[in-house]
Amino acid sequence: MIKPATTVESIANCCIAGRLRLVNRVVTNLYDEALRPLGLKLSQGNILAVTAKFGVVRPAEVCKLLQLDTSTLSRTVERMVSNGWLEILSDEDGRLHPFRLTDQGKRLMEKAIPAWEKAQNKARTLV
Amino acid sequence: MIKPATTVESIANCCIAGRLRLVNRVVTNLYDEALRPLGLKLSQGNILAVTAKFGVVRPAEVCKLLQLDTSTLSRTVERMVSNGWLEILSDEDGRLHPFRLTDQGKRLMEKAIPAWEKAQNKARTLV
DNA sequence: GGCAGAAATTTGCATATACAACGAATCAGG
DNA sequence: CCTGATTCGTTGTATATGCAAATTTCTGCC
Repeated sequence: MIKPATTVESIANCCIAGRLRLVNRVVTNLYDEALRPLGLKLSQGNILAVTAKFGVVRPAEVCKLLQLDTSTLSRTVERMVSNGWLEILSDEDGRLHPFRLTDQGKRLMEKAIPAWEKAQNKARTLV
Repeated sequence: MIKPATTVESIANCCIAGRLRLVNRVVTNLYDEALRPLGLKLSQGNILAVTAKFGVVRPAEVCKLLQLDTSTLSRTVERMVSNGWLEILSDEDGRLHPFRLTDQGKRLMEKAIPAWEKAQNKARTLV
């Protein structure tokens, strides 16, 4: 059994992560473009959608779901609160900072649906 | 023909870009972990490999190949030059800033191969 | 009650990413 | 030669991402 040598070429051409990142850039840009008129980026849109789905969520829960580092989520939520889309709730357990959509956040979610559909259809033709 | 309503749930669950980004985070972290002992991150490793493959490359060429914004590449190359892995060449056409691996960059590329293989094999079990 | 350890989140820091605007160099017509 | 358009790259600004360390709050044990 001949083991194929790992060459620089094979890394340049066959790296799973490299390809994934490339496709990720292309597809993310597609959605970001569609969402731009709403002032929303895909990364925040995903958090918006997950929050809308569950109603009230805890950071750790969202991080688990989206496989996001907690520090990343922390700062994105901060921005979304600044934008008036999310609001932090208080909890018996003082360690927890659950949050949910504001009314403005809900309206944004609704407005985002057609843009998302357009991007999703474009993405289907690529992926 | 019944058109399924686009709901918040479907966005949370079926967004191609959302899934892609999630997988991208997981897989990128896998490679970054494997490359960490070398002080190399996957994003820079991809540029290293492409440069190694072609010998001498122009920024615009690499951006086209990797679907990267030129401003992103510009700053990453800057860091890699600081690290002693890349060197900028001069060109007749003064607009061009082609670059290539330094000797240190070549040695890094060789050292990265086993780490990359390990990550690639792990990724295969996931993807 | 008080203290060690665990859990949830935030902060400090560095890199990755893209858009918009800018600057530099070349090229195409005249 | 000029000059306007084009091409190439860098800079300004903002968000995304993750690791490591700090912070806050809770839990369990004595």
